[in-house]
Amino acid sequence: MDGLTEMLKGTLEGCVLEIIGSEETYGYAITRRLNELGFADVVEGTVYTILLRLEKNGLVQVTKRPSGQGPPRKFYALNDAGRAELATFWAKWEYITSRLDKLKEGG
Amino acid sequence: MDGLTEMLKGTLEGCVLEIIGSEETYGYAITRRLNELGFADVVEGTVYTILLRLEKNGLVQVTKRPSGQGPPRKFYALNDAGRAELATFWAKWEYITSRLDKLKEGG
DNA sequence: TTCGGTACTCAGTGCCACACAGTACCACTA
DNA sequence: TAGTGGTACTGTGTGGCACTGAGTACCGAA
Repeated sequence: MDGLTEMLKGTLEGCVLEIIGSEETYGYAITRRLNELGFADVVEGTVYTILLRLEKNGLVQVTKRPSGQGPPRKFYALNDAGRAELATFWAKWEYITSRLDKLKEGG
Repeated sequence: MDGLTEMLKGTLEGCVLEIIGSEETYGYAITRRLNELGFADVVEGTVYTILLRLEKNGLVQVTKRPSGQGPPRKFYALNDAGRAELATFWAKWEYITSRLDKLKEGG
């Protein structure tokens, strides 16, 4: 699926939050996970900018660990602010989807 | 609901396409319709920039008609390209929502 | 020793919603 | 007849976000 970029604005960050929330993980693995999920065109660069933003905004706790197969990995876990942000994200998502459903059905 | 801006990127244009597709209408009325639907914070300026973009991209047919209660209205109707774009929008929307559902349920 | 996979960084681009100020037409009213 | 408020469109500028692309670096296997 092409041309999703604009529609992913704000959403992709939520996806990353959700992935981190379900398991402490790192950028490269998050990218693979997103690709697996069907966000096939998402590349490392995109995910890393999101991760740096999350870190800057104080939503995650970061731990650096050696990798064994490459440079050290930066593992990300949600802190309280991150969990709150994730909840807000899903609330917004539900809000928007409900409006869109209504619109689609001629409401 | 606050802070929806980023998540509306790309989506709001689709909403406008859908509204125009269901009935030939004009900017001011589209804004009211969006407000009614729950997009409470969407203002005229936002809708007009979308309409100008749709026009520029050749997705709509525009007809100017006197109003009786203010300046003349610019009525918008979808042309073939617009209908195709609308179909594409809903396809993308469905694609993204299905991925998000999958993610949410731990898929 | 070169290649490919793993792993992160950073500067820059383009698009979109949105803010904000302006123009203009009309009806009502004091 | 000046003022107010609702209707209706235009245009410039801003900020945020996904994305690009080039760079750095580590490792194992061919």
